Amino acid sequence: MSKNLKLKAARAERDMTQKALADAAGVSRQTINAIEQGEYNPTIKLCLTICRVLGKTLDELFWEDEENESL
Amino acid sequence: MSKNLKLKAARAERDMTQKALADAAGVSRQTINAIEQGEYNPTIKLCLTICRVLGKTLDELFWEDEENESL
DNA sequence: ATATAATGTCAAGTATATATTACATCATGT
DNA sequence: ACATGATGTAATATATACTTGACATTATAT
Repeated sequence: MSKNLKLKAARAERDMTQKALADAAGVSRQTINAIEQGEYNPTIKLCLTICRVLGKTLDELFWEDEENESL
Repeated sequence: MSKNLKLKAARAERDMTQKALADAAGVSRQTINAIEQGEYNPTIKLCLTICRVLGKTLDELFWEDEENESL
C-alpha cells in the first residue's frame, strides 16, 4: 500500500497533529499514523469520519488514480 | 449500519448481479450482499475497486449525508 | 407448475483493522 | 544541553471484514 499524503496534507492544512485528528475521529493515534504510512486499509466509516473532521470529501482524500491495490 | 441503496442502484444501472460484481471486484458474493445490506463496513480499497468496476466515484457510492455511524 | 437465476442469510473459519502499551527518533524551544 | 511535543514503529490482544459452504426465498422464464 502507498502512503496517503493527501491525508497528511489535509491535516497539516488544518494544523492538526495525528493525535488531535485521532481524538476527533475517535481512533488511536497509531491508527491515523498507520493510514498515513499506508500500513492500514481503513474502513469506509473511518474514512468518512476523517473526511468530516478535515472538511474534505472521500474523493479528495481517498481516491487513488494511478495506484496499484490488490484487494 | 444502513443499507447502501446507491450501490444497489449503480449495480442495477449496469445490469450486474451481485455475483458478477463480486467476481469483478475479486470478493465473494456474500461480501457484496453484506455491504448492500449494511452488515459490513467495507475497507476503502474494496470501495475503490467497486467504484472502478461500476464507473462511479467514492462520493457517489459511499458518501453518507444524513446517516448516523458509530465507528 | 416447475426449473433456474438471483438474492438473503447463517455458521464456522481466516485475515486484518484497530487498541493498548511502550520505546525510539526528530523537531522545537528554553 | 535539556525538556517537551510530534511522529514512526513494534508486540500483543481484540473486533470485525471477508471466505467458504450451504440452504431458503424470491424473481423470471419456460
